[in-house]
Amino acid sequence: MNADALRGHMDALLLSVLEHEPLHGYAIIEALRERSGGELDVPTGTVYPALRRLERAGLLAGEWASDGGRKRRTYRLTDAGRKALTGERSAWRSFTTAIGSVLDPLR
Amino acid sequence: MNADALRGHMDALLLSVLEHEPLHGYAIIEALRERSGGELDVPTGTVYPALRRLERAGLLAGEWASDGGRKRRTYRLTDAGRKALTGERSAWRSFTTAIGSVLDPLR
DNA sequence: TGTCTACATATAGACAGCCTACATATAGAC
DNA sequence: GTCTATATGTAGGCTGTCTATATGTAGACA
Repeated sequence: MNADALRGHMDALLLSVLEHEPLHGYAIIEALRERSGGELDVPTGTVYPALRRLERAGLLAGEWASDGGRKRRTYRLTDAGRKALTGERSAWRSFTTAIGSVLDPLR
Repeated sequence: MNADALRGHMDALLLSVLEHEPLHGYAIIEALRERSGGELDVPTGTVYPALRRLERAGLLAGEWASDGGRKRRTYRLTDAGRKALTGERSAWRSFTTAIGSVLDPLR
């Protein structure tokens, strides 16, 4: 998976994976890997800053929790985040349609 | 169309639009707009540098031509470019499958 | 004649976000 | 006591897209 290809789609991925359950960063990375059949292996240096960015933007709400001695920051979708996810999904469809129409004009 | 979303897919678009006929930069922009139903409107400041980059990489071959007093630089796919296009198409499929599996897990 | 639009190419510099590499720490297995 | 998995985070680099600007021809139109 080329790194540049992910640009601008990270937000959609993060929002989507948090749609049905709150998760912490590490678990998000695993969820992305599992859901994509191992295709998406996003480095921590990408995910943690992105989560903070989405939190600052009001799309996610983060909260510290403890599992034994381990500290986790668990994120859940806000209402704005849920709305944004809808937009991201529709943008994804437009995007794939547009690029696809150029790459595979016969279909 | 968000600008960042295009990142890493520009090469595929340019190679693809040149697959069946050589074109010059301006015509490429129009072809992208037409093929995508107006969705893709790529600025000149993106296309011209990208074409040079692909030329330097050996995927395109450019040649100056004249139509009356107008000068055009017409690009055609090289053999390496044709090979790269195949790779870009397959990468595009992996990419959409991976992202799609996260965004629309039900399908 | 002058102006406007479409055609055509190009570059400089800004910007954003993803990456690598590194730092830190706990838990549990062995 | 060492190793691996779990867990978060930052600094700095990279690179490709964008905006803005520059330059010039051709043709329409007044």
